[in-house]
Amino acid sequence: MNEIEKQLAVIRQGVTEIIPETEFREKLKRSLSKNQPLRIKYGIDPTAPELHLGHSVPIRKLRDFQNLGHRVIFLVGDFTALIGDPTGRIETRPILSPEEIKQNLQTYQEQASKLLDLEKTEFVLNSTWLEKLNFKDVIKLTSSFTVAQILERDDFSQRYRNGNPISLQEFLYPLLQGYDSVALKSDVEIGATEQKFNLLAGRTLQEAFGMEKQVVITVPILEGTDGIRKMSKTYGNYIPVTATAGDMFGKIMSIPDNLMERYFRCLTSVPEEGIKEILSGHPKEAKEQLAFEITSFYHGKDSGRLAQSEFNRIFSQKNDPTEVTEWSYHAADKLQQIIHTLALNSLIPSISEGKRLLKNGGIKVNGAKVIDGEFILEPPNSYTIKVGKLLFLKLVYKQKP
RNA sequence: GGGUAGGUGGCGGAGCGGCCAAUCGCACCAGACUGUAAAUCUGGCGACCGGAAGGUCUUCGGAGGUUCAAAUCCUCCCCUGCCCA
Repeated sequence: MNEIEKQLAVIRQGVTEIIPETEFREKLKRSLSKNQPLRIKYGIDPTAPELHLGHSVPIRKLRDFQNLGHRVIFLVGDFTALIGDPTGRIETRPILSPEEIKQNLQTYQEQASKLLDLEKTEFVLNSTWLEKLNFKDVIKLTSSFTVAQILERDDFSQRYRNGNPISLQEFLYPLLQGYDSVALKSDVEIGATEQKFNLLAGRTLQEAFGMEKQVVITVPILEGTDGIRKMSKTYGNYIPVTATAGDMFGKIMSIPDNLMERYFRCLTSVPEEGIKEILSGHPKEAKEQLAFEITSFYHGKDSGRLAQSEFNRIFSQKNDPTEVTEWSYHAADKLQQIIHTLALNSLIPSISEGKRLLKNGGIKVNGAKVIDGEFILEPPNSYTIKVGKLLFLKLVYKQKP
């Protein structure tokens, strides 16, 4: 197998589409013969500066490109964030200050460092060039598209059919994203399948600007922990790449069984045959394996193993975790009532919520459910408390300073 | 600009003067069960006081008004869909 085919095989793995593959092959060929790395673009909306496993799918692909010697351009869409991606109309986005942007950029770099080789990664902000466009330029961009084309985009047509509003500025989003590709002279752009239209807009505009068109690579959209909707912070079904080992492990254990295969494919390097074999075994063990693989990828094998044993300790054997956070309580009026103490420390959202929890048997003190009424903390005793499924803490008496 | 239908809790969507803190579904939380924080079943799901019974406060686009009483009626305003221009 020659080098081109070898690279192609690596890139093809796990992707949905390469549009068009022939052009991609040509680009690879040229890159190899001229010893000139391809410019691989990946863009992200900085409104929620938290990368999660859903983002990791395309980013892992970027890593493949880096390993093959290509150049990765990680674009933070600070300017386009002002418009908002049309997928889901929310209220006007707050305008980020330069400081906030700078800060966000840094957090991206930190998070991306878990997945990418930062030495080989270029971080860019699209405000750099989009801010300079004048109205004439914008009109030029719009002339490359017709309303019908834009409206054809799935989420637009759906919203239009359902009688949901579409604001005019949203029409501009794909154009701006496409112009990013012009400004960056990208050879390849990677995104999830839902981004296909936006990614293709880059091709249209590059052509309009007399450039060679980028190749579009789409990767699957990862379902979130609910197993239904795509992983997203807004749906609250996401697993951040910065999650602690324990948290990450537990969240993965909570995915529905039928999602395991997908997660193995998109989020681990376990080869195809390995996945088959694991999935043919006991589902609980398969899921533990999955959780271990992913957790270890981000936290190292030792932490992965620890997370696994803690998980079994807490949820299978129903023991307390080996380490419990300590909180102090004082002897003052209502503070001695357990619910008030918890509420005061923001460990439960409200007193009403705490009472509900208590009524449902969701509060345990020293291993026993608190059944009737308020539990009174008696100084100077210490208590091991479990609130709900996940919160363990030790309340220690402390005299008021 | 004209016509018309709407704006209700995280979302979808009932209610259309008192019994509404607001049916129901999804989501979420807890308990039971289990192979897991899966699935399933049960309960809960504005805040505050109370052990409880119960009470108080703030909510149905916004501002006023009518009424003993409004998410429900009236006035003005804001926002959105659709049709026509």
